[in-house]
Amino acid sequence: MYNNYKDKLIGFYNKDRRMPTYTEMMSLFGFKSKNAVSRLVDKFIEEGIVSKDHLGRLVADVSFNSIPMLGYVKAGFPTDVAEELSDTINIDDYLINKKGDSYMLTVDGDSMIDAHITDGDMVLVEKTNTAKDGQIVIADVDGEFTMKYFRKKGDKIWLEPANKDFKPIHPKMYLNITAVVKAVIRKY
Amino acid sequence: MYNNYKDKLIGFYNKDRRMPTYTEMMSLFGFKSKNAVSRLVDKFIEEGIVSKDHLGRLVADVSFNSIPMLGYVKAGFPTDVAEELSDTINIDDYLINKKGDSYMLTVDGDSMIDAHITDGDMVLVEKTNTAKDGQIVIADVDGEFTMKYFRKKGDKIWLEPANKDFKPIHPKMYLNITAVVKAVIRKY
DNA sequence: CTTGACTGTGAACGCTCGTTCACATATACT
DNA sequence: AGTATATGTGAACGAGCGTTCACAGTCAAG
Repeated sequence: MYNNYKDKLIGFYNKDRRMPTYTEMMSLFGFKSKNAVSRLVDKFIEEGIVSKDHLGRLVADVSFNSIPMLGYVKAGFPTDVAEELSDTINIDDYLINKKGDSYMLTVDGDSMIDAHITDGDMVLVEKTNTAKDGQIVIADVDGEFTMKYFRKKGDKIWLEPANKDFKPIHPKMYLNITAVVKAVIRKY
Repeated sequence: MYNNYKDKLIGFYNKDRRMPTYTEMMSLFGFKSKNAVSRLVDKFIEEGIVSKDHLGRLVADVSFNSIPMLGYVKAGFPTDVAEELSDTINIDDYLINKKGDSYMLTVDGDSMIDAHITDGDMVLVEKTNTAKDGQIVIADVDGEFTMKYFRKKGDKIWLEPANKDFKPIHPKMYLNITAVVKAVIRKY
């Protein structure tokens, strides 16, 4: 019914990264009165598409930043996506826990190929000095940075590649963990 | 110098997903006058941290939604990240081209394992009816949905798994492309 | 046709916005 | 000490905000 208006609203939001004012919505929707906008906004609020904060300003619903989650590949695409939506997610929110400590790195080399991280992939890492046995980490071993599995048995720590052509790395001097890998992102 | 203020500003933005008003910034920064805020905002604008739109409203710089890109793993972490930043990216913008036609699917099975897409990975797909030879697609073959390499030689089209345990799929009745895989996302 | 529910117009209102004064205080330089 | 610069306070201002009137046109139900 009002999907046309909603699309225009989302379009504005994606372009300007903020909600429009009522005056802006007048021209956006083609109204000549702010009251028409006001009534439309009330409908949006009822439907949960938008809400208002304590200042009366419009706040975009999470769906403005999200993309639909459709379940498993085998299930395929529902004929009417809108009716089948199991969920929507915001990729940023989904991946990033600690905003200030998150960084992206490009993977160089195939030493983690058996973990299905290939040359050129992007990894999202979170800065930290500690890791658990089995986590994939970025570490500084004797002055060289590398990405490997972190291994810890008792008080012995070392790094292990996920590629049988490479050998485990036992630190000669030191092994400092710089970050742990939280996600892998590959773009085609 | 003003990084403390900047952090608070970014904190507010991440929480409320909008820029604060000058009055809100007064309590946010601990000022008792809007003029102090006004002068601070002018500095922010000079530094390019924020800008103003045609209504005088504050607009967040792209960096508010972005996370730092640090180059290659081997380069490791610069001691002072702020000075070494080659770039920042917004994961959403980086991955998503057509907002309305993008969906997330969870991968089921290991038929694309040799393309380093494993069971449980998430794939970001874009709806389309056409694909080029070699692209990874979601397709409906004779009534069953699957994710495979799309192959096309001349006017012959079929699907190929990236797993030697599986055989190519030649359609008996039809092969309809539903979407192409644009990115793979794996979260640890 | 009459009635009532919608939907849009146009104008008015109070409120908060961002801006801009004059003035006070602190810090640094001569 | 004296002066300039930076930084904060407090008050005032016009402008645009979101809200809310009264009123006109449209459409479906009775």
